[in-house]
Amino acid sequence: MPTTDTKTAIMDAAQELMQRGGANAMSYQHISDAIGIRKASIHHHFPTKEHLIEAVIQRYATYFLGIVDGIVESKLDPVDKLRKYAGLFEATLCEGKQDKACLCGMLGAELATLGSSAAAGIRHFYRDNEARLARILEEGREKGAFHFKGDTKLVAAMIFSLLEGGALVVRAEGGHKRLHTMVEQTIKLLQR
Amino acid sequence: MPTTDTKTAIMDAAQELMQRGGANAMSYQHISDAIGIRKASIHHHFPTKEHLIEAVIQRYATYFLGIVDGIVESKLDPVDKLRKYAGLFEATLCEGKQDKACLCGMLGAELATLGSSAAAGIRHFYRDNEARLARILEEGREKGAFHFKGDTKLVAAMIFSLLEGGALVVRAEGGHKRLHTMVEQTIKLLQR
DNA sequence: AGTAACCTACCTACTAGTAGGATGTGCGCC
DNA sequence: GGCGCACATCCTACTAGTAGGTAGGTTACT
Repeated sequence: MPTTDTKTAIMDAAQELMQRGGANAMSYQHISDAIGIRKASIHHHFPTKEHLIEAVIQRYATYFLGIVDGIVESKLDPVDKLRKYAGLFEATLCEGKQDKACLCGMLGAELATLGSSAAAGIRHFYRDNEARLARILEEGREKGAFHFKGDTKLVAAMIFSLLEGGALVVRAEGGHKRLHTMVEQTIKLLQR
Repeated sequence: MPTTDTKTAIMDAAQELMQRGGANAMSYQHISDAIGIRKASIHHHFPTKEHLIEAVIQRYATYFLGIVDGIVESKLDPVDKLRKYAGLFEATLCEGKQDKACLCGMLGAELATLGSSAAAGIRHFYRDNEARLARILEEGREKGAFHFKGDTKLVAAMIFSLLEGGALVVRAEGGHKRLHTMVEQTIKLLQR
């Protein structure tokens, strides 16, 4: 299936570029150079840049949330579920040539310059992730693994922001190891 | 002093554009349109875009950290210091036509596409903010306002990432009010 | 006279996107 | 089986618009 392969290659290159420098730093020419296909051919698969961005967000969200659901529904200890969830963000930073952040964190910064349906996709991604995190925290509280005051959903939103922000911030200094220590510190706050 | 005024107006417009859509969404033409000056005249004050970005980062960092130092050295209760510090991020979201995030949070996403000295300025900003936060937390711990396990510096890094990430994430949904509730929730975790 | 500020007019490079042609590849039809 | 049609893929070659940046002139203040 050479059709799908090219389309996938385009999306892979686009995603890589966006995770490293944002949507505005990704151009059809860059993709063209990266995978050895003519610029016009990319337009054949994705008529406009907005279509391409939308498709990449969609694919990313589906893939990411699929893994997250696997973690949520696993038999792991809630604390380890949280560790594994945070590990997804840490792993992204190590991937490939390094310094890739979460796609939707990157695009969150450029939200105002994005099309409305791309923005909607990102909003959805945020909501879905916070909901999953809330489930992990809820379960952890019930089982006595977490002890904290306040609303589970708020703590979920807090941790999500911390991970998205952390993935961006630690690229300046410390990298994935630093993000990891921040996650462990956060878990300490939730346990006592 | 008409000289300084124009220079300031350019920096103001540039900062506004960057806080809303990032450095790549800011162009000399946009600034030109915004403040009614010719594109070439901007080059008279800031020869290259990199110079402009650097200058804006520098000014922002100095201004922001000045306020932060005022908070750190004030006679406020440590918990209120933290509230006031977080309030700076919340206030940015409300400013002007709304949905402006912290400049250095925005540029953190585009770090890879920035010049080396702009990147150094951002790194510095992160470090300085975390250091100030750590002082607030340390003081709070000594005075018995905060009770948490683990390293103060790590918690500082955690809160900073939370605020930078939160400022980006809540623009998609909830806005400054949502960030505020997240901050209050975080304080709860530190007090128990 | 010198200089800072600002202008018009221009340059090159790159952006997203289009037109239209070449090459295939599968499918019904005789 | 061979023929031709339709469609997908990918190409070369182009467009208009915008990016950052420059050359060189005008104005005005010191």
